[in-house]
Amino acid sequence: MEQLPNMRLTTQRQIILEELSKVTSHPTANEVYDMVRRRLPRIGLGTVYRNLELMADVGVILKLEVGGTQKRFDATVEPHYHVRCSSCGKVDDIDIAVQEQINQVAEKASNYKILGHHIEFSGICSDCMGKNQETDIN
Amino acid sequence: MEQLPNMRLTTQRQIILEELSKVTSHPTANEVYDMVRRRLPRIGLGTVYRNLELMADVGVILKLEVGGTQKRFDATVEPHYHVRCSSCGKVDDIDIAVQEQINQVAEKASNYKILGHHIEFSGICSDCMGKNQETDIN
DNA sequence: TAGGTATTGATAAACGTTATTAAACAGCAT
DNA sequence: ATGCTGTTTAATAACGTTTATCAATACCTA
Repeated sequence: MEQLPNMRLTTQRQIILEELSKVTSHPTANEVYDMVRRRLPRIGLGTVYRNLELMADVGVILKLEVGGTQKRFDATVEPHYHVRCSSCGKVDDIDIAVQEQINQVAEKASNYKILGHHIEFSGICSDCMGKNQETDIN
Repeated sequence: MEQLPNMRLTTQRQIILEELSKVTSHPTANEVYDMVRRRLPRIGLGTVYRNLELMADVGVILKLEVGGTQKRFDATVEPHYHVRCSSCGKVDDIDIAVQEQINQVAEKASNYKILGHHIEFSGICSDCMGKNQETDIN
């Protein structure tokens, strides 16, 4: 899983990281693929998956396993929380203080060795708010 | 998505709900399928998926979209938090107070209409703690 | 009992992700 | 430069989970 030695900084890896860093959204592997493909039309989807996974393992990027079916990736590795729009599925950062102390609370309340936590809010983004004013929401 | 009228309480639905209610784990659809199949050997996997989805829509059960590849289901619908073992993937409840006030904090810090939140802790369960004492952890 | 709707089981299809593989490539020592 | 060695790639196949399709069946109402 972790191999720092002999890990090359290839053009593909560089551009994947660059493109991911450009956006504040939290793109899926497929979305990253689309972004990267504009600059490297011959890149394979497998390469994108492989390297996103690799970078997440090494800790250069963050792999989010949030609601919805796809994994999402984030160039910001500092701990922070997320909101997911229940309507369109988009994920944004939420800039509120990280509750580090609840890890200890959770550890006391369980017999797990707690390593960390993540908070995912669910809501309706302003875009969908406008569109689906009176429409069904889910 | 939501159809309360003309929704029949079939044997299949009854047993799916019964079996899910029996366990405190948070089984995947496949695990529910296995449990139910012991009592209804001819039930189809599709039926299990369809009805778990349906019950979650109606609100009888909870669909958890936690880390890992599969969705998990929970007969306890009252809001509560979860821990996921990073080693074996199992999900348990964490019995700590639900932080309802952070929804408002989050709403102020974003332009989402916040509907709710979920906290997922990650850690190592006692089982894996024993086994992989000095082993790699992921 | 007959007619209409809801539901089922079986199967196929869709979707996201991971594994496989031959070819291309980078670095290094001759 | 040339060849050696290991890494990475693109393409493709395989995989696991979930959803859709559909004919057959079960249930409800009259």
